[in-house]
Amino acid sequence: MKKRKTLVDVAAAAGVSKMTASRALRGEKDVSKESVERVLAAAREIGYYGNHLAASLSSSSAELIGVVVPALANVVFPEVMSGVSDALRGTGFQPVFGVTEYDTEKEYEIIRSMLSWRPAGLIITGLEQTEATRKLLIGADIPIVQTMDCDGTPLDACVGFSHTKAGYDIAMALIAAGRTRFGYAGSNLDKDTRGAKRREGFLKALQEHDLPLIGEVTAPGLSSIQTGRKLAEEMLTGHPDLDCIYFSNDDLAAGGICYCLEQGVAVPDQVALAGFNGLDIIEGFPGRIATSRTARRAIGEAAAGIILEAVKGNGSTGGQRIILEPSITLGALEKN
Amino acid sequence: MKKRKTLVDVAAAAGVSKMTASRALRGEKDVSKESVERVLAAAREIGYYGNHLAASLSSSSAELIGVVVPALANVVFPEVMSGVSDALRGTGFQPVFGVTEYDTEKEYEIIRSMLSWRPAGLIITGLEQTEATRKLLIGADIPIVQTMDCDGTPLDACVGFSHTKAGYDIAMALIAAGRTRFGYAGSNLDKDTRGAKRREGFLKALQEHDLPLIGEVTAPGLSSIQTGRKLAEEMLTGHPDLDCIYFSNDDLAAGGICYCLEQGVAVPDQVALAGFNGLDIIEGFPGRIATSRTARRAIGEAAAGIILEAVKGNGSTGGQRIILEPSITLGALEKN
DNA sequence: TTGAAAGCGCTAACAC
DNA sequence: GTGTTAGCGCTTTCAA
Repeated sequence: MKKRKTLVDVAAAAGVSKMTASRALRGEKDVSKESVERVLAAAREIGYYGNHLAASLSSSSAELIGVVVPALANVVFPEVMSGVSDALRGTGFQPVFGVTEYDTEKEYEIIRSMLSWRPAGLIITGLEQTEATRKLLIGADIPIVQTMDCDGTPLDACVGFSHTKAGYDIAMALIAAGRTRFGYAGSNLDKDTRGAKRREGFLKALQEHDLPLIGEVTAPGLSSIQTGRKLAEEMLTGHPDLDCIYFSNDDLAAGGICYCLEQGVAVPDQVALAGFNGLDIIEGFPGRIATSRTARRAIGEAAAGIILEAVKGNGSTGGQRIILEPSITLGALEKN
Repeated sequence: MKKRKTLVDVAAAAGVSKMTASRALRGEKDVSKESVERVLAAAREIGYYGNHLAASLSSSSAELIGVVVPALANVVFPEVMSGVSDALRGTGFQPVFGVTEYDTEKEYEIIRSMLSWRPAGLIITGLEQTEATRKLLIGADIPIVQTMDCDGTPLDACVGFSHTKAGYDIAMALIAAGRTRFGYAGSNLDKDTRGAKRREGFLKALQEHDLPLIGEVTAPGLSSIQTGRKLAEEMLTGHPDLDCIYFSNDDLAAGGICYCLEQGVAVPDQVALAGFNGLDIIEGFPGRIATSRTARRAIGEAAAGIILEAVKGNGSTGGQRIILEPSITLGALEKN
């Protein structure tokens, strides 16, 4: 098994020319049934599996779709990736994933690296990229879909929703449910621009109701249960009079629940907790939190759909914008 | 921005030959400082970013490492992927991920497709592949690391642990903690061979202690909180006299906790719950479960490390076997 | 230190 | 229907 089998080997084994083998393997018409059979049999026989590098180079387009997400630690992004995978299944296109860790420099490098594989399209997270990255993307001249966020001007197509509105909406819902003494707990806000937008929207709603933000605690680094627990502790120690804490996402909120359960803080009777994303694992836990359930899987599917459409069509997404708003649930705060 | 920039464009802009540009860009020695500077400047100027397809085809080896996992829905696999990503950072190698959905046919197709990109190495999950897949892998003649599992004979290198032993060990720990009336709840057992192995090990320990398995409930399809809840309900309705339920993983166990909390079943006083994986999100919840905490991130890192070592060395992994055993925690059952 | 020629394995565009 | 001729954009090899 030294040398890799090539098309020439298949052709030789099938007794046809390289070209006929190529056509047969790709299922082109205008190849005699007999040739097709012989080629396919020969390929199977010698264990041939093609070389995408050569094929893509030759046809100057790879059947790859690049998908760039900020993190894998947050369940949301693997779910977006799943959505993309599902939508791509059976199309011949393969997703290639990259992780930026919320670092714009790394994002630039990853996108650059992906482009050098000549993908048919790119799905990236969020609307905020550095100027250099934008240039790269525009110059690539392939369909690009920005996901998750719709607060701003997309480079090309986009699928997502307004985080500002999401923050605003849940604040309104919490206020409508009778909460008035709010605290905000967030992490990674310098890098997580979408989390920052939700905070903005949240504060705007409070302002409109002349409600003060009583406490605010933040932590650097990625969100996690541990961080959420610490933030909850800090918040409730400093401001025991709160009746609602808004966490920048459900991971943090989950930590908040843990803390409250441990300390015997009644949720939501004494203090309501609100998060963002609608993680499966949190629904159904005691002292259910309020949250905005995002349609991340559907977002991934829609993004892949746009790219496929563009690739099969005239190569343009037409600057489509698909809004998939999160749905708010108030958890145990729900009046029924 | 019509035509993509090529090496020739860079060379022209820098006033050198294609070859000198190529060498400068790749940081080869024996290129004059002056040439290097001019080429780099030219490349930046015209926004050049290379073509991996051509480079890899030409050098007949791509700086890609394929990573095949069964699912993204289970947090464990994204964590393995993270580990791989981390280990690969800055090495010039890029991970390419594929998802099989626990389907061996799909696994074959994905591996085939990956191989056709001529990756430098492959990281795949588990030791069970179809004969066709094994042939493909062996014929590929690149370093291959099988992860997560070590119960059996690896094709090449492997990183993981024995699931049989993991099931056995936690059973022993639960027995030592005084539990005697066991039930088993699993899902996806026909496809999740590792889950099936844990069950085996678990039953073996019971047998050794002459303890019967009092109840067993199973469900098809991927594990989820919902499924776990249903299984718990089914189990406790049918066998209210159990004092311990072993779930095939923590996702299911989490559903079990939800059910018990809702129904007022005391965990672990009335019935202890045990799972597998050691998910962050579960630790710290009330009625903490027992679990085997797997080192999946480290597994990903180690797997990538083996590949890198092989690629930089003589191309062989030397059939390394790295065992990273899970650590058992009994949660609230812990005697302190 | 640099350059010219010859591919890598495939497919597009033409012949036949 | 099938084969031939050129490349795709790089890197390897060898010569200068």
